Amino acid sequence: MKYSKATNYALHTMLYLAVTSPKQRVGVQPMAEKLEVSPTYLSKILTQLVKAGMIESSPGAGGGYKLPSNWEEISFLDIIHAIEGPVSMFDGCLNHNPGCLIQRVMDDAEGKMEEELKQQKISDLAEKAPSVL
Amino acid sequence: MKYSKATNYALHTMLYLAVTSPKQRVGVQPMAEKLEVSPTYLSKILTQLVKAGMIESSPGAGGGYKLPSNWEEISFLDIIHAIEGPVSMFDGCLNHNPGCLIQRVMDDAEGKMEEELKQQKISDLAEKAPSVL
DNA sequence: CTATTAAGGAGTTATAATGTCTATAATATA
DNA sequence: TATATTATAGACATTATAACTCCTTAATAG
Repeated sequence: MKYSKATNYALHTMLYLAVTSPKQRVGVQPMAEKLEVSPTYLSKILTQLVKAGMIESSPGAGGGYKLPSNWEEISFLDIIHAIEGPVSMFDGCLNHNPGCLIQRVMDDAEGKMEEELKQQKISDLAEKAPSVL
Repeated sequence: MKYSKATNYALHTMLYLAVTSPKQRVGVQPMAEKLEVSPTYLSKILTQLVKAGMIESSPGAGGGYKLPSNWEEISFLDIIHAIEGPVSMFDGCLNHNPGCLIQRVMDDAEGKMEEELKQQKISDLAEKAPSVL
């Protein structure tokens, strides 16, 4: 019951981009250095973010990653879903019981958390603490 | 980012005890059958619940498990913590930064979920649907 | 004393997360 | 056009954790 490191890296990368260069492109290396991860591994995570529309990429010399035009709307929940997938944290319906009350309680609780994560935008954080990653 | 099966079994066991026998003792076998788990594995989980004070046990013939006197106060959160431990879902403080804003957001969101899970008591569920497990 | 039941330890298996290596594709610049 | 640079992709290796089994020990009722 823990969020993966990949999610952690994804969130930090998004904040990095929001702080340092909302418009300019950045390659993997500087970010991997900052986060102390191998560039190849971070690359995998960034590709996932691209596919989910969280960032945009361009190959070749002078290429790299940048935030999309709607970046100020991107929430924590968006990023987390991009990495962890949209699945429920709890699939506990034993006995093949579709109306499982335990499942309902767990889903409700997860909903509360997601509500909060949806309201928290990366852009807010970037404003609040430009220097802190 | 998923709750373990162990947590799933623990919740169902607690509900089982709350529904079928708030006072009478029950052995592992009937519960393991109902949940379609091996008795030995369920036994491990039950031992964890005993140590956390969620249930009481007595060995020997006629022994088994039963709910404690304060069972109506036991919440989902109590049970989950008994199995998953009390640790945070997110430890994302890279760069050894103690004031990490991402960590704060994640902790806040987790707090919302825990708030909900703390309010949900097993006893409520037992009343609502005595027959459904 | 014996049957019954929980507790504990050590180990195995399965699955997922984490990370690496290599090759390929696309782009800018000289 | 040629070359350097950068992202993408697939296969693979490693590690960590969950899930589960087996065997032994301890406690209790009858």
